[in-house]
Amino acid sequence: MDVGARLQTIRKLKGLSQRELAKRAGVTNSTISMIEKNSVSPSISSLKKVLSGIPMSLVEFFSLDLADESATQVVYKASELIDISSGANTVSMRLIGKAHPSRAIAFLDETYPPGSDTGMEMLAHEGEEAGLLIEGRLELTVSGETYLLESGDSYYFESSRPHRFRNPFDEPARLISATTPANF
Amino acid sequence: MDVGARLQTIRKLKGLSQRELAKRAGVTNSTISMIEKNSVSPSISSLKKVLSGIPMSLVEFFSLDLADESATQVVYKASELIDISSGANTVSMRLIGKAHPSRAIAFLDETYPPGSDTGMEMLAHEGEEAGLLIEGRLELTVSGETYLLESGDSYYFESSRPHRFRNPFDEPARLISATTPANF
DNA sequence: CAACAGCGTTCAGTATTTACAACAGAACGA
DNA sequence: TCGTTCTGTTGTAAATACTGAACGCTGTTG
Repeated sequence: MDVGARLQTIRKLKGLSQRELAKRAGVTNSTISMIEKNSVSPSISSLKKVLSGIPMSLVEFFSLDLADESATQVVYKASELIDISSGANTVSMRLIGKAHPSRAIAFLDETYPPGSDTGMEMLAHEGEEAGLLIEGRLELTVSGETYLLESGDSYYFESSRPHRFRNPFDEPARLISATTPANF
Repeated sequence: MDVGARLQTIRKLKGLSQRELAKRAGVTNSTISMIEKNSVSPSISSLKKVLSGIPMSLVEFFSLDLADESATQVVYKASELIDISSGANTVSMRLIGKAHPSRAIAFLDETYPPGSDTGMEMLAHEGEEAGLLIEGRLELTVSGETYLLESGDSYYFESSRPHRFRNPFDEPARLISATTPANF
């Protein structure tokens, strides 16, 4: 993440000079200069102060997508899905909509072989997620509670709640899931 | 925005001590301590380094909603899904996560019997949607282009593009879909 | 051609943040 | 009780970020 370039792009988008922004933000122009040239890594408080002159929140600043638009591909054949498995564990996670620049949904076709596990340490991230089990059986733990999912069962919870998926059975499980916002 | 309290909450949620997190992140425990006590305002680079030990992105960190984890229903048996079919046509649409107060995702298990259709007039609403065909074949039209989906195929597009689903075949089609924001 | 006003950059000094190491308190077992 | 090991806090020295005042550059105006 290039903080400097990001700030400069936003500043110019707003039609502000370094000095103008500095004045509004209550910092010096040299601070802006050095941040934009990445010759310093600003403190949270000073970046916040700088952004207040735009104005813009830290969330906005970091989540702003400066990429281009227009993904045209709509349909993805089964073979076109890209595998985003973490390598280490054996869970297969295939992402739908690879051509989409900034997706709002991470829509996955996941396969949990017997014995697979998303890991001891609980996952916890922003957003919400839902899923539906197509084949096999799967064990889901959310906030300490453990559930058994069978074919056709589904789930929905806030991603911030610590969670974990595990397949302790001897048949593979196939799960279709959606997470928003997308973390891939 | 209380950066310190936020970091501490996340760290404890992950079950890490200051020293453990410090070790993973490649910083010292005192750094963590002072950040959490708000006796310093960390630089972007050091906060990023700290978060890498969790791991968590800056976006996630700042946008994380630390609100309550109200113990709502997590798992829904196949029989618990609620049918939100529009009555008129024969497409069956079953919603996952009915107990969820204000959902971000509309996650549906849809069945298109032979001859069914979402309607002549194109659907078009805000947001994005994705889906994966589990069984059968289905015809999808987006922005005038018509695609044939077969079992295992998927799609992803902006909901604002006019779209229509149709099953002109003589076997039912089963589709798992996700739309955000939720329109139900 | 000055003189000026704007731009962004750079340098030296000051203020802040970070690392390292020591510290006090709590929990556990010998 | 003592020793060990964990927890988080804190003092001091080194590293880094920030300020204020330069600088060189460009375009405009008299």
